[in-house]
Amino acid sequence: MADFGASASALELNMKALTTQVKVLIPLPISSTYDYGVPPGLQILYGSIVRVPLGNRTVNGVVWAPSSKPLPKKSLKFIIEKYECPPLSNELRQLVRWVSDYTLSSLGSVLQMIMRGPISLNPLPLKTGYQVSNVLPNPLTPARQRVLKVLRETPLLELAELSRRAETSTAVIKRLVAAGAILTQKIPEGPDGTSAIQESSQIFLSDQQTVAAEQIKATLGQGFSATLLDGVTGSGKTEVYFEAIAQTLASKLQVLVLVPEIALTAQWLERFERRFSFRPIEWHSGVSKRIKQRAWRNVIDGRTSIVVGARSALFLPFSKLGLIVVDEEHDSSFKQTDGVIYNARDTAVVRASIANIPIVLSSATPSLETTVNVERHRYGLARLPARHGSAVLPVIEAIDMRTTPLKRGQWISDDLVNRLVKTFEASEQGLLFLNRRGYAPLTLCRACGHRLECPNCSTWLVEHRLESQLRCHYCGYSSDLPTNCSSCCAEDSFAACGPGVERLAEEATKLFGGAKIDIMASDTMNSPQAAHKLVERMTERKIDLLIGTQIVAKGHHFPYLTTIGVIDADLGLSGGDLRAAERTYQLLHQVAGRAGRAEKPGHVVMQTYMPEHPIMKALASGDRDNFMQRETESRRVQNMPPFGRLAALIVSGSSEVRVTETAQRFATNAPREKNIKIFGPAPAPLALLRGKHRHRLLIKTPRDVNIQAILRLWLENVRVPSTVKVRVDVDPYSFL
DNA sequence: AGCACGCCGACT
DNA sequence: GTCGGCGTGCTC
Repeated sequence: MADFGASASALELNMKALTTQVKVLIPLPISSTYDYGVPPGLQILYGSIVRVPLGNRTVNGVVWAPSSKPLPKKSLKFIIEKYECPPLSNELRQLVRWVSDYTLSSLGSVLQMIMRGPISLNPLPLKTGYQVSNVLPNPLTPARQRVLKVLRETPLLELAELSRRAETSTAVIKRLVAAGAILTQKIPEGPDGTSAIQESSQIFLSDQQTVAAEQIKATLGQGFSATLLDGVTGSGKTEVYFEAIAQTLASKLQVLVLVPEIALTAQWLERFERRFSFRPIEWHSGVSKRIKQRAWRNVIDGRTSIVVGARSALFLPFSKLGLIVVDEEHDSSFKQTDGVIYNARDTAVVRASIANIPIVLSSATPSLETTVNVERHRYGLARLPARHGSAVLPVIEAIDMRTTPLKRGQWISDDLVNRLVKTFEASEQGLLFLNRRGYAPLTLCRACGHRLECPNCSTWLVEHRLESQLRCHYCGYSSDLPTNCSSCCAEDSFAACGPGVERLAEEATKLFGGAKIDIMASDTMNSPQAAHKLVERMTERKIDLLIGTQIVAKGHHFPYLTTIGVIDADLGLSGGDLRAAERTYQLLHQVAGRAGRAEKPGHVVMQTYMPEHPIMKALASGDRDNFMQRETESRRVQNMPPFGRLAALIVSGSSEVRVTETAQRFATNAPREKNIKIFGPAPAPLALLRGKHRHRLLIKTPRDVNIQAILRLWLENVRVPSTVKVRVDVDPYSFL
């Protein structure tokens, strides 16, 4: 069962304080707690969730600490009620404190990540379960027979599950109830399917998978440890950590699996269900309110044994967490960029450490930070060097676009065209990778050179020809295509510059007339179902050529895909991003990993203007470790993370003058120690975003310096007008 | 995050 | 005169 309280000794020590007056933390952007009186007779524990008056309204809060100094009587208000809900665990409250300290956000806004949104503070309502009676329905139709058969095997099923298993509509079931052949009964929420797991004898692991699985299983129940599961694409990392999950579930502990994309959860769930015969709880922005409410409560009550979700799942109130898995740990979408700015992968390691449990980080292209942690022996390492079964790694070839220039309006080189033609002739599939949505990234007026820009952001509007719209990819602004230039009034003078996936599809259609071509981008398939359908059509070979953005790189398995063309391998390398090289390598490696996953060998063609770049060489030779070592060295000599510390101050507001003034004030009041470097202020990479002007300052310190302490002092000493917002991004990803 | 309070411009 | 815009500050 769930852990319903703090440790006994802590409880006794503060029993007195907890019966009279307590500090309550409220999930609002407030750093301090407020004191409230405890009504006589109310049993309060640390972490108890209570309703308290605040101003002229009531809000929920969490009992945080005993009260230290009594307030004057008249300002003290009393707790209104305590919810019938287990208290937030010690571990979770420690995590809130840690995240708040590390990210310099208020305690209350971190608590918000646990408490906001659809949660269930009162016990879940009873559900209706269905059961057979001794009355037989007349007529006994096949559908009715199926329902009764299912119910005899598994009594007390819920309506949805019963209709799913009996493959009939709910109307059939309701009529059976009306006829008295089925009885209904109110039943409490039960545990998920974990107890029914039968150890299947059909789990075939390769020798190296078995070794890796045993290594990870050995860390279970041994307190905190972090292990990198490093295996090439297709080596079967999931099956390996499934073994650790199986053992954790068997010891009645909860498991959290973090995945970077919600599009990946569906595929992950299928694999899980095949292995364990039940579905874990899903937690991400696409899950409905109702389901989230139930999920949250089932997690805190300890009825849910496993959750798979996006980064926000990290803040679910697990009561007996036994293992965390971070899949694709290198993925940059674990970095939260708005609200409380945190990295879910790093924070997951902290949660594991606080909970004193193991964590597994899985990737084919581990992040530099994780690699360094392995070198420092802070993380363990389990490796899967070979692909599973007979599949071999694809051949990767860089073609020098300087020696084979493209014609105007052409983006696919002749080499690549020839290779694709051969692929289609062999009834195999091709993939063109271009990390740019829409038709063209820039539209300009031929007459006056005017560029179509977003009115709210300093970005170009992207033409989406399929919807005949111009769109901003940062704020969601969209408009129809204008016919006249707003600057010089010339008519029909707009020219599309550069390719997006739509334009590439246009070119491919001209080149490969008979081929079936489809586009896969985040905007062409916005639901997990749409993604699923596209993957299915690909698997059934109803598509010859898939043209996609980075979304194709993630996790999908296409058995007949043998040729991949990377249209612009250099695309991710421009711009001042600390991790640009690392990230480009990871992305291209993942894209390449889509080819030749079954028995057919794959071939990857990278179109590049810098074939001598270490990334291209590393990809072509398959020498990841050497490349990562070079990257590590370059970070070390520059004292960049993880060898130094970095934080960004983002000053934003609608008034440009006030923003620049404030940013300047931060520069004048910057800490002046010799080992601390300040860069900026400078306009942020998107100087105007959603109508807000943004300036950035960057602070860099050695690794042994407490950067948070310095930031706190700095922030205290600069007056910020209320119209200007200052946000701190510790460990920022972009460097400009 | 809300909500009130207070200070300015615009209108029945 | 008062209605309402938003900038400012507080909530135990």
